[in-house]
Amino acid sequence: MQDNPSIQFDEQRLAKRQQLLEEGVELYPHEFRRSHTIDTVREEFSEIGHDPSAEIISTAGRLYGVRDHGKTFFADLRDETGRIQLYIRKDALPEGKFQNFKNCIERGDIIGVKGRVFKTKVGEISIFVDDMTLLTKTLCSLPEKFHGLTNLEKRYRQRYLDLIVNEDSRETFRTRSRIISLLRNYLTNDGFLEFETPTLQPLYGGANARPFTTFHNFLGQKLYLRIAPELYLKRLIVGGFEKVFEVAKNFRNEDIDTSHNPEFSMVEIYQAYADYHDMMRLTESVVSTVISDITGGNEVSFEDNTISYKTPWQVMTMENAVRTIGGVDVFAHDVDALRIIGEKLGVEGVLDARSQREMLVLFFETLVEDKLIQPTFITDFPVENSPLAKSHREKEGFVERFELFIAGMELANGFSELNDPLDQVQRFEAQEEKRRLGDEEAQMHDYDFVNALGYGMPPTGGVGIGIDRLVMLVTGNSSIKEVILFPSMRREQVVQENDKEPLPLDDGNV
RNA sequence: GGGUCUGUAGCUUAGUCGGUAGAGCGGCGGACUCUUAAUCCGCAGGCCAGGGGUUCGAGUCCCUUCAGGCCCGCCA
Repeated sequence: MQDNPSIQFDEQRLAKRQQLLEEGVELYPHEFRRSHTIDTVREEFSEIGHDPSAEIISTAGRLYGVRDHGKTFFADLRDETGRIQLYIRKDALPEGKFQNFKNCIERGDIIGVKGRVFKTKVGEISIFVDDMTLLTKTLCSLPEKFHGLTNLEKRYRQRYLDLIVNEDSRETFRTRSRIISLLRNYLTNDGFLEFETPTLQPLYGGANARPFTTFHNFLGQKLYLRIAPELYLKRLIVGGFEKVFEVAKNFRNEDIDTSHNPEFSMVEIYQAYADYHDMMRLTESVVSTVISDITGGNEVSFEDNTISYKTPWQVMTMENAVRTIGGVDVFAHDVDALRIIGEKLGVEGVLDARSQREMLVLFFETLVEDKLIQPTFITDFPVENSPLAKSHREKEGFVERFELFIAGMELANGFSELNDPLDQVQRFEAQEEKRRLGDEEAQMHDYDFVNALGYGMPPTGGVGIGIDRLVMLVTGNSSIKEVILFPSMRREQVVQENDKEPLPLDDGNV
């Protein structure tokens, strides 16, 4: 066991484990009944004085600080609900238990205690321990008590350890869990039904992205991990469900950085008889409700900015945003002139762009996106970039689409859903053409989906909201790795003790 | 993919011009019955991320591999 360099067990802890075993102590008992969690001890005994309570309580948790005073100890015990101090006296414990504790129980171990509650001289609510039980012997030693664990790589790879020692991190993930519950509650209270659609898909679609591929042995067929649930959720609208959503994990085979993880979470929402204006209102309402429920207000600081989520949020067409924020009136110039302007302003890709509408998107991405700090809906996108969105009812060459930007990040993307099957066929064909020209992110032609539209999908509005980014905004974390429990990391190579050569990495069977 | 910075004990880290790797916490031993980063005395713990080179001598300089952070590009 100790020859394996991947195992981080501490020799001294192993020795204590052995000593406990020899003394007949059960290292990993099966259960412990608590009369109180730590927060309920604090609530119930908030008025207790220096004399210990008559009531004997039992509670359990992990030991943190242990302060040795010879014949007494003070120790910090923590469970999910909080921290409380233990007061442990040699003369109060059953015969032998104190020595046992002193020799073999340490920081990081999980114990159960029985005792009476009192307040110490300096006024801290504590448990006067009458008996204690080892519940789990810990073999790995904890990071130090003061600086804790700060190494980012270790925090991400060993998240359990991060959660044990960093309260901030626990709080972030508690908030993440609450946000997802709030999203669900909001939508289900509003009459939406939650569904699960395939993660393994024979065709991928619903977004422009490179997929992960896998293989199903029985079907003898290549499958893709979904890049979006969109096309399946719209099939549900065709089938007659009118308000649907899915909290979906999506997979995109792309680079990793502070705002992208290869697997990420979105909530996608579709509503029959609604359009993109309705979905903007829904998005605004859902997100601002989450903000106020979590923070109790409507302002949250993020990086160097204070973001105000006070509704209504600003709405601008992309054309207008490029004109007023980027300073370029795209439709006042021809493509040649736009190339010159774009070059001068450092807009990437202008030499390849062939239309004003393509230029618009390029100018928007370079000149506007990262300036959209306060919540802003950008509307009316060129048709070429939006193969699943319905043509604009007034503007030729545009679709009824919006994206929500906050702190320069795209948080949501929605549109009036394209439901004209022939138009959809043409859009897919245009995507196919892009694929033939080498665009790996262009969408696949999904014939079953167009057949579904052939049976008739009512006018529908849809939106996807990025959950990870929402959590970043709410918790003030500027890295997506801080809000994903187990972010994607490159595998560490295991070095064999005897030859120091890295072991060959198994590629798996796919 | 490009640039840049980082990797020293379980954790947090110091290490100057290249000259025996130092501390705090944690651990172990000892003292201590109201402490809370408890305190006091003593001890152990390091192939300085891996490999190669320069040098009498490398944690330090050079090359390279691995992993990570940050910035840019692409995607949400």
